Amino acid sequence: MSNTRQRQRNEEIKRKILDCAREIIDEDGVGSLSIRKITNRMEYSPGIIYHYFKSKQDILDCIMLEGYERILSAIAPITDDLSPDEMIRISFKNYIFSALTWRSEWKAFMLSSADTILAHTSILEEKSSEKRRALAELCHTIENGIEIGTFATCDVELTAQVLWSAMYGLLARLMIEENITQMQQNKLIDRQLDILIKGILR
Amino acid sequence: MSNTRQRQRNEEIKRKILDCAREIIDEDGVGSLSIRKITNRMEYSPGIIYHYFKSKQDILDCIMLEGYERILSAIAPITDDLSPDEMIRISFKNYIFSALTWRSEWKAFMLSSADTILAHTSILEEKSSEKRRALAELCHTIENGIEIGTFATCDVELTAQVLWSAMYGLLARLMIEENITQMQQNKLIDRQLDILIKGILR
DNA sequence: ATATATTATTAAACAATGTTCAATAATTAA
DNA sequence: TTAATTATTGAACATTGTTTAATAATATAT
Repeated sequence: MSNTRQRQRNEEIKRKILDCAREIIDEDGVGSLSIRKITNRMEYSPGIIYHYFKSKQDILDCIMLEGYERILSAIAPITDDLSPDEMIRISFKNYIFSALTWRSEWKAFMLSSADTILAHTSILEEKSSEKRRALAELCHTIENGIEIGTFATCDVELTAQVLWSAMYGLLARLMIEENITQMQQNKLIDRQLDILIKGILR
Repeated sequence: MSNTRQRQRNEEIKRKILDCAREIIDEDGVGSLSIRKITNRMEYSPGIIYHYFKSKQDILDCIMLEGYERILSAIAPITDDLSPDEMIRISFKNYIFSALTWRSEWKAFMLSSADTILAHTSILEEKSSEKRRALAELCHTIENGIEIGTFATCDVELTAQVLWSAMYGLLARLMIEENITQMQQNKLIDRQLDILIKGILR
């Protein structure tokens, strides 16, 4: 497999498989994704999948990771001249709204097997580079807030992880409850951020 | 089906099915639960399941609900002469430690289909009576805290839901990360409770 | 106590699933 | 052009959830 054109075509088909799989998940949910549905849509035969992916789970893993990276990359606020508390508020809002936009990816992500979730969502063993970046930025913001006297001194890493877990809980809820009004959503998000930020003030 | 002995035997077999299913989940994980594994263990034939349950999902639903009710029923603190903030702290700790004790049920609960999670875990549409009770008690505690001036005035229902979501996020994380030390666990729990409680103080 | 109606259980079959493998077509390297 | 890789297929396998018609067991009524 040294040819470059061959390699490129290989990547194209991998992409095609992932895209078809994502389409199916979008339309009928994660639970109804099957190898044959993917290959029918591509007009290939079922066995071909295993030339490009190790297993169905492997496909799900890729979709999840891609989706998660996309969500995390949307965290950074547009303006950067913000106070630490505003920074945290806006970053998490970006995170949540971005995640809600890619709801189907996120659901696949949540509802897959425990091992996969562990590999990707774990806050300690960060496989996702975007997540490492996002968490590092959160730590940095907290440190800033401590320095200028807005936040109380604390174990920064621990605090960042706590904030992350708490927002994860809210997000999981918003994700699952599909028919919740925009207003209710905003009330929950704002109240949760109010409490968390007040909780780390000096 | 008017005979009482018949009815009782019916219940026994339903129990047996649920218990076998739970054993299998305990041993090999939710993903490897199958109708045939259940019936082999009971020395019955596969079809029999459908005399007692509507579907495999129906069995999972029952297991989840039972497990969840058990967890929630462990929330109430033993002593009741506590300040509101201590009350909240201890209740949530009970919740978390109880959930960690029944880890397998909780995982089944978390990793099942979205619809089932919605039905059971949703904070708005509470199917679980234990959950309604638990949430009502949390609201009551918050109201108490407001009355005696410990907590700031707020939308009590909204605040209760926010606290619940935040702790859910932490729990999900502790659930998934199996090899985390007891000390790390406690640090996370305590810090999260510190932040949340400080966040609702007056 | 016997006959009838209800309920419990089975065995076999179905369609769908993930996965494997030997055979074949297509493409690249020599 | 030949030899070697790589891509693709088609058929098969073992499992899965579920259904159904037939049969065994039990309860009800006469």
